Amino acid sequence: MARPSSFDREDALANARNLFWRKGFHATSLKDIEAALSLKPGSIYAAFGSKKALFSEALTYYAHGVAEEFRSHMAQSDSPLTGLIGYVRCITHQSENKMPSNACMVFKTALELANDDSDLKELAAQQLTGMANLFAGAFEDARQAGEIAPDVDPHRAAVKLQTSITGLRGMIESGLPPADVQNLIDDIIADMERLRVAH
Amino acid sequence: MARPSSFDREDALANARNLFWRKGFHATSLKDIEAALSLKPGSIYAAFGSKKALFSEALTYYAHGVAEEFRSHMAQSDSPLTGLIGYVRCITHQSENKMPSNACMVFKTALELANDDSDLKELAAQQLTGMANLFAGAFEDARQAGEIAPDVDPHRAAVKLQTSITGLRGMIESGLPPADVQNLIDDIIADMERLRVAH
DNA sequence: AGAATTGTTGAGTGATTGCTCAATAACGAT
DNA sequence: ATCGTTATTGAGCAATCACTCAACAATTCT
Repeated sequence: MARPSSFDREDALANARNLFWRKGFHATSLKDIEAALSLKPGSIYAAFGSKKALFSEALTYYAHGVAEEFRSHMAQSDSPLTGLIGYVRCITHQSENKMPSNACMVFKTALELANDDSDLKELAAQQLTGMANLFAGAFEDARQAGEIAPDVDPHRAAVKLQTSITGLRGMIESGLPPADVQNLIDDIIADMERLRVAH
Repeated sequence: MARPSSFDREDALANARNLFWRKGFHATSLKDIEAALSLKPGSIYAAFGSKKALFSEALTYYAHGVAEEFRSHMAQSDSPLTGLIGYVRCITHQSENKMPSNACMVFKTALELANDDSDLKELAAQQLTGMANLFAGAFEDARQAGEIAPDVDPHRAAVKLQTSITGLRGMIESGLPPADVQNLIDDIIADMERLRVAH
């Protein structure tokens, strides 16, 4: 055979994701990437093809991570709606930990690249839809379980939740004071509690 | 005296605002700016100082425009809460017209430059606060007028509305289908109607 | 008309951009 | 140990980046 790779591709991808997540696509240079991945340009291009292709893989890696985290969170929740509400409540804890950014990387990408002709914006839009579908599934489960009123449209509730979360996380990233953040979370949760069927 | 400027500074600023609003800071090159303003680099630097300084002026120009539009909208409304609700409803019409972007330029900037050490991110945060204060004033007016319950916190309601609007406009920019957009707007308005004092 | 002052021009600055490639190194197979 | 294959290296590419400045043009004042 031949010489094997000396670096772990997934580690490199995680580092690229964190870098792009923090700085965005245009503000990240290849020098930045070389430093973050501890790789020379040749190796980067051999492994990923181009800056755009690397970003594309990093964004997909991010989206898969978020989806996996969401599924794991829901799996250990007592019920679908309780799980969804707990997921919103967790956003504060995430913003305390040192994440590359408080904002959602997919949402940041969609906004930054909305006017580029690159296909990255379509990838972002598609992954935004994927995440909404995950939420919609959970709302559908909540409805099947009789946790929320049967006339609640799961897709509609999902899009609203997604908009609330991306908006909230964007505001946190923009420097919204913690007290306002907490009020916002409480308001979002109150909106979700309102879906509950009377008991 | 001396030779007067041959271009209108405010026109140039409006063009710069539209360009930056559409493409963001990093993706906009000076060639783009020269083309959009029909100005040579020397004139641009004589008039504005630097790319960052021009962006700063363009962002402030944007924020003033939005504030002015909001005040004008509120002035011709029957009541504060009705005005606020009408403002939300207008977002759809704005997205039909050909704006540089459906997203809020201040919000886009806050997200794009959150990790730069430039002072542009502080300007964006500050203008985000300014807009929230405008909303808060309107909610305060609604409370004084007895339109909403006296225990409603105007600042809290303002931050929530701002988050809803920036989130909604970001989702529109990300390609959210019009039917979902309409549902989102109806949901935001329903949340606001809930503040109304029972009658 | 001439002097003084300021705006406009655009070629050109050094630095940085995303990216390439010939040389070299490191492995598995024989 | 040698060969074949593939990974790594890093100097360096053309293009573009934000920006400058000396020459020129246009205006007001005297």
